[in-house]
Amino acid sequence: MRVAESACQFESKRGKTAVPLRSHLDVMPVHVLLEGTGPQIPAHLTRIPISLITTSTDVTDKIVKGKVVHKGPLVPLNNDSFILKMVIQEDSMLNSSSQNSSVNVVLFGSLAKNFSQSANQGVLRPVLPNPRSPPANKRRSPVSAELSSAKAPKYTYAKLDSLKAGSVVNVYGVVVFFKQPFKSRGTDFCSSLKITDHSNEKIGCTIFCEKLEDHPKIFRNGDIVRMHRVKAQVFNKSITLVNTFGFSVVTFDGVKGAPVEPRTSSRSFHFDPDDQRTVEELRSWAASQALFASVTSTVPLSAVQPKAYFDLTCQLLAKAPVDTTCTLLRVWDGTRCPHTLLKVIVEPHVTEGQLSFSKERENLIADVLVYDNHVEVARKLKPGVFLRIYNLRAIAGSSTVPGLTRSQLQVDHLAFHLHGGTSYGRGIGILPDNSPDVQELKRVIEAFQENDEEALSELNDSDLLEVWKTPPESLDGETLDCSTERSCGHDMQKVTLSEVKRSGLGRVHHVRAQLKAYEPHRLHEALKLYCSKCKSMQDVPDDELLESIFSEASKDCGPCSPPPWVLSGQVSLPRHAPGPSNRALTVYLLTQLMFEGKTKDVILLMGSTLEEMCQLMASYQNIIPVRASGGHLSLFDLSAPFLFRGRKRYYGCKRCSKAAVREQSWEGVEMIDEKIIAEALGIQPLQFILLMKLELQDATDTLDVFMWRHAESFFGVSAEDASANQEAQNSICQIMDSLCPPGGNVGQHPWLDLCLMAYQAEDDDGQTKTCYQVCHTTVVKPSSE
DNA sequence: GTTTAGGGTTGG
Repeated sequence: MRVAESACQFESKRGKTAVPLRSHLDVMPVHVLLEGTGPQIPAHLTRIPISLITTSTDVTDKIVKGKVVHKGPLVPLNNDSFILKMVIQEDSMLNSSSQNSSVNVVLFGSLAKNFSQSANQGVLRPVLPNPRSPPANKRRSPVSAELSSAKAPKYTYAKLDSLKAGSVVNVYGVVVFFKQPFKSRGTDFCSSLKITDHSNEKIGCTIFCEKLEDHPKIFRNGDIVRMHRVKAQVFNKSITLVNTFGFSVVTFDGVKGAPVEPRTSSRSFHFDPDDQRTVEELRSWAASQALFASVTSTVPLSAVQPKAYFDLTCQLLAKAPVDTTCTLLRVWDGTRCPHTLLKVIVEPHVTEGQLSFSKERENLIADVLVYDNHVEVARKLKPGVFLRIYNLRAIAGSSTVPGLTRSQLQVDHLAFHLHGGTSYGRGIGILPDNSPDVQELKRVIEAFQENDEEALSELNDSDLLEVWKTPPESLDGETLDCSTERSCGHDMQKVTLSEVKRSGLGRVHHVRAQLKAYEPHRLHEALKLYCSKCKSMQDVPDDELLESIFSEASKDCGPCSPPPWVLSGQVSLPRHAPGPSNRALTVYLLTQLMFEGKTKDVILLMGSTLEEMCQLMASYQNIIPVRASGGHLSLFDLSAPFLFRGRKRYYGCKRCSKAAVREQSWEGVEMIDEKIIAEALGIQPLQFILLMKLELQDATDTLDVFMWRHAESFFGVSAEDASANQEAQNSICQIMDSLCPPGGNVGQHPWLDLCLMAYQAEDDDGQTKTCYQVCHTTVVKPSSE
């Protein structure tokens, strides 16, 4: 049957609604008529009994009238439209013959949507004409005044021990296990839960929904769920429930005596006194049962036991990505953990939320590392949000954690890990502000915050005393020209170096100091190669070492059978090149690139000296040094650069690379650069960095700080450029000379405004000590003074 | 009217 340009009327809770509709269109508005006004059915329509409708009936300008005995779910279609099926049954008084008294009706688009929202099963009075032909019948449709007074039908709920495979049912249950929704491999998030009821049957449920808000809002075991339209299936010889079309779920707190407040994202849902009673009965029953002798339980930080798994209800204060598989969540619950807490060091500029806290507050903050699948969930969290972290693990003892330092060791500190996966319900759940647990948490936190402020004001008094003792030139006063400026945007007071040394757990400090000394003085010693994967650092090999590697390798350039995807050839060195005249070197060209006219983009070069290699750089964009090893083409040992590109040399990490000459498709590659080549060769590239130790001085003390991560922005020069470019090198040297003039009096050195970050690191003896790094600071160029 | 997952910890 086609539903087309027509009108549909029905009674709703708000009154009578007339929905003009047009087939396949969603543009018609809904008109809500006041109670008591009659349905306005166009005069040309004629009512016919449903029993007379056949597939060959001409239903032009005909209407039917009846009660909605089935209202299907609103089903979204791909094109943002909807479809809804209903069954209309004719009033029995008009249809004494019992045959064919009902008809299936399919609604489309906004009509389906409006119908779904406004109409209840049993109270609907639709009219179904066909508008295709012009009005023919002038007879007024016999709209009856007596509307159906049938009540909305009650939902029936299946007991969990009576589920039949294949049936679609509604159920109530007490949650005995649950996982927070997690991303499935398909299109949806998946919730996994297990419920039980008076029958004591425990039934696993799997809920797939694309939207998180449509998932059951379960916060703890004992919560009560009511699910509509779940399908019983057999899996592993047990009945399980899976959501099916029209699924909806409402969750209630399982605490006996608590208000029965439904948690749901459904815009409207059925709830009557019977539901109220069911929830209360389940609560009472559950309270008398040992339903979940749970492995984990909600524990405040003050009661955390090392090695234990537990659920933590807390507030998120700040977060920071540590690496791609790990994110740091800084949380608190207002209680103090009796164990020393491990502090993870991250850079301030990647931190979201408050960067530093008073010492008192810092003692209450737990650093939680969340891994793998939880990283994506953590990404969406905003500082301030209340969380429950499920199946968190507290681990005591020395732990190596990812972070700024290469191996940061904090002995006997308690670390919190949310390991990857969802086993045992592992996950992060957001608690709504109105949940009783959050209300309770807020009370504890607010009490602390008052104390915190008192403590802070005391601290400020002592700071003031310190100020009096400090010589004026090292304080805020902006009376001095500074050669550096901060770009961090932290809003904090400057402190003296002696205060920095005393401030223990503080993370970021602003200081004004002079550069007393620094090392190394020779720039090439400050240049290092750093592996972002294994965090190792090494010196850049000097030319002497490279020359010997090349000369050693040139002895291995005997006969070699190249792979089929290269063409071997000879290349002559430029005439002015030193060394044996007319010396020709073996090169290998990549046939695929030759076909694309990019012959000179990449070549493999065999048997050259370092100097010859450099000569050839004028003619080729990328040269990969190779040698013959056992008659096969192979790469150099990674002590040497794997690639020469312009004046730059690129190195790979010996530990993290699986280097080999192998075929690679260059199709679609716009620009062949060091990254693409490293990837093609299975090389983990090393990054050039600058590393210096600076000795700072102010009126109160001296302090050694490192310049590393932020060295490039400090100097305005990239370390990679500094590795190859004389101009970049000069720039760095000139800056250091101006900040710390050779031979001068330290008192006359320029003052520097610096942002320092403190972190824990292990020294050579395995001792943990506090180190400092210059961050978010740049040199003020002379031109801008 | 499709798919996803189908509880059960070791590990940064």
